[in-house]
Amino acid sequence: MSTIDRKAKEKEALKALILKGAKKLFVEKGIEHTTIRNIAEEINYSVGTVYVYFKDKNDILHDLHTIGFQELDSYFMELYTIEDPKERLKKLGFSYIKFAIENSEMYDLMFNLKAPIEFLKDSENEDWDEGCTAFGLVKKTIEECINKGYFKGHSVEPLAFMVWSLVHGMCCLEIHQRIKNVNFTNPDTILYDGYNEYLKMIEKL
Amino acid sequence: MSTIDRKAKEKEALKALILKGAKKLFVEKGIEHTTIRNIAEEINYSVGTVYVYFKDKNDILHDLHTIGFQELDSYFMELYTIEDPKERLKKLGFSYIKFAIENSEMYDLMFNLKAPIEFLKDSENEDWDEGCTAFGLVKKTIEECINKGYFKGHSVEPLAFMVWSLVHGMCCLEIHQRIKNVNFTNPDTILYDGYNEYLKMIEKL
DNA sequence: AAATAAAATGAACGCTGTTCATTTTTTATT
DNA sequence: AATAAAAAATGAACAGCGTTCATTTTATTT
Repeated sequence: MSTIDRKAKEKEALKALILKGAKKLFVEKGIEHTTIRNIAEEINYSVGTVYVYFKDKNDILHDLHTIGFQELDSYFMELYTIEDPKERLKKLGFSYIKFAIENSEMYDLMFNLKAPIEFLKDSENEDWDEGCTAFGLVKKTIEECINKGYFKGHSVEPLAFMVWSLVHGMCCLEIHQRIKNVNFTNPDTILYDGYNEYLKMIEKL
Repeated sequence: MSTIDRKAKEKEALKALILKGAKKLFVEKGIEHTTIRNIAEEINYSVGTVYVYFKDKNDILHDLHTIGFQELDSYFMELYTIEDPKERLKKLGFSYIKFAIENSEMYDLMFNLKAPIEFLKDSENEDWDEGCTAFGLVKKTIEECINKGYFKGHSVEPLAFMVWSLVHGMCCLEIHQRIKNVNFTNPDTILYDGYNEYLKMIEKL
């Protein structure tokens, strides 16, 4: 059965190659300017081959969105060593924003674009597992905070949702270029300033 | 010169007709599924005519985004009668969210899509006037709050940015269907719950 | 009624995502 | 090693996209 095993591995390898090429082009010239033909050309395969390994463009985008969450996880790695949950929550916001700024195209795909969600609708498992896991981290951290006596009068989920929305909103305004086109006094530091407001807010809750 | 005047008015009327048709289709089937051909057909004109009145699709999208801000303004109307700035800030968040939920396609165009911003880059005036005005309202309200003694230790712009991001983030997660696909205990009320957290937060600042 | 100006048109261009009959390559069998 | 069967890769073709522009139609002026 070694042939079958090897075949399976080769299929996986080519699938990964397509995704790698797709991601390279996405980062280089944006998702909306990347075509299936571009991807095929990038890895020296024909258009048809791409469709042998992926159902459609949403399929590629969904797989890439999953890879994005793995990369986001790597940004979160350093958080796991932080004992104090409140401190961890603060740093979580920082890592989240850092990821969004350094990987804006991937971030948009993960949290804004319709493609990954539309792919879910067509598949068997309609749950957004990646989002659940990531949001679970926020919820767990806030839960620990509440258990430690912080955030009196707040519930876990609504507060977690608010915190998530807060950093997500800042990232969106930035990557969609709504900041630099509004007359901020300090447009270059507004993200940093906003994050500091986030820190102050956490202290006051 | 009455002919020239009439001609000018007719040009404006047809331009408005195109925008009206475009908006109808946008709301009906989404921006990404609306084509120039669709719009032309909707108002019984040819494709070429649309290009006589608009430079390109971004031009249409930019004009429509401006209309969106006018509609947002109508949601804000009731706020102007509220004396207390803190109360006004609370209601501002509510009206903002209400607009986003009831006009999700327009909201996306106004605050997320690249088209209106890209159109600005190609035009003479690169400023995002609509965004400046809307954000100015948030800044003014928060400034009044600070002048009244609220929000001690906070600066106007960073706080305004944080508040904007907070409500914007909630709206984005909702309209991009990132909420109902995450296992919230109460997905139907989470927006409402999140808004309540926003109210609590304002009280604590 | 003829000449001029303005407005509207739709075929055509180079793209896009997607399909599928055909060809090429690989594997299994004799 | 030659042949048959299976698997993988291909790229031409399709319908639809935004956009252009020479041509036709309509409106205005002379």
